[in-house]
Amino acid sequence: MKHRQPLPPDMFDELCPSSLVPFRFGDKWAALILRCLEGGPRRFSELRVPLHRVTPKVLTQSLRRLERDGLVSRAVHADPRPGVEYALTPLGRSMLEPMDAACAWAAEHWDELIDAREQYTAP
Amino acid sequence: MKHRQPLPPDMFDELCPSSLVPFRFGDKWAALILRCLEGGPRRFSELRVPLHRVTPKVLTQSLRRLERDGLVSRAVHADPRPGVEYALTPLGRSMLEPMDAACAWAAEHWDELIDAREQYTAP
DNA sequence: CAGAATCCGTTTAGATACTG
DNA sequence: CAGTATCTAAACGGATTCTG
Repeated sequence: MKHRQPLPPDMFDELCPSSLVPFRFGDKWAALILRCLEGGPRRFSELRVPLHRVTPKVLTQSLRRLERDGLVSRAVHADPRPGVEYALTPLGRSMLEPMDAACAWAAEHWDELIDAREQYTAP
Repeated sequence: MKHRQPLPPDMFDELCPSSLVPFRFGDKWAALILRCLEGGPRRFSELRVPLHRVTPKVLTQSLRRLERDGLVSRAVHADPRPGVEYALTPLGRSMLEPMDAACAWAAEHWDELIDAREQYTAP
């Protein structure tokens, strides 16, 4: 009872937007950044505290990518005090849900993944 | 009404397994491969049909990574006909759910993401 | 404050050709 | 059938230093 269902001739026609999945969910710091912005707009220097393990250059790169894809907005302020504020756009906020699902899965199966890696020996 | 909640001092302590998210969900072909295996075990040559846009080398690389992390099993057969069969492990199958959520999000917001990109102009 | 400049190393992808 | 070999290229991340 194998090979029950036939496969489509081209998986890309079937699930084309799935190319966005590795692209957006593959960003190494995106999940962390989005979560930092969940509670409201933050300045660059504010983000650097919880993300102090990310160098400013890399943090900027990630923010730029998120901005480019419309997930995060960037606003330069001068009024209260000069600074730049990043915030989630509605689109960015909508991504929190599938991202949470992914994080929950990762947290739940963390041990299994680590174990599998340790037991694995290259062919 | 900004900056409502204070941010943690280190986001990595809060959400450490989230580093697995970009790692596993960032694999460019993983989503497609997992879906091809959803209906049962498949041979390498069977996978090459729906994934004909992926070169055999890259397909092998992706399969190896999935195998290493315990998401896919690899079995060499000789009985009915010689061949190698790939199948989802229970762990791999458990990843379909968050992956589906991610794919659904990507499909739903595909247009917005594309639009945002086109409108974006580098700083 | 919010980054940019520079340099570097690793990881992945892709094309092409070939093999036990 | 199920890959491997080789080469190329790009993307990404990281460390360090510097600046409007």
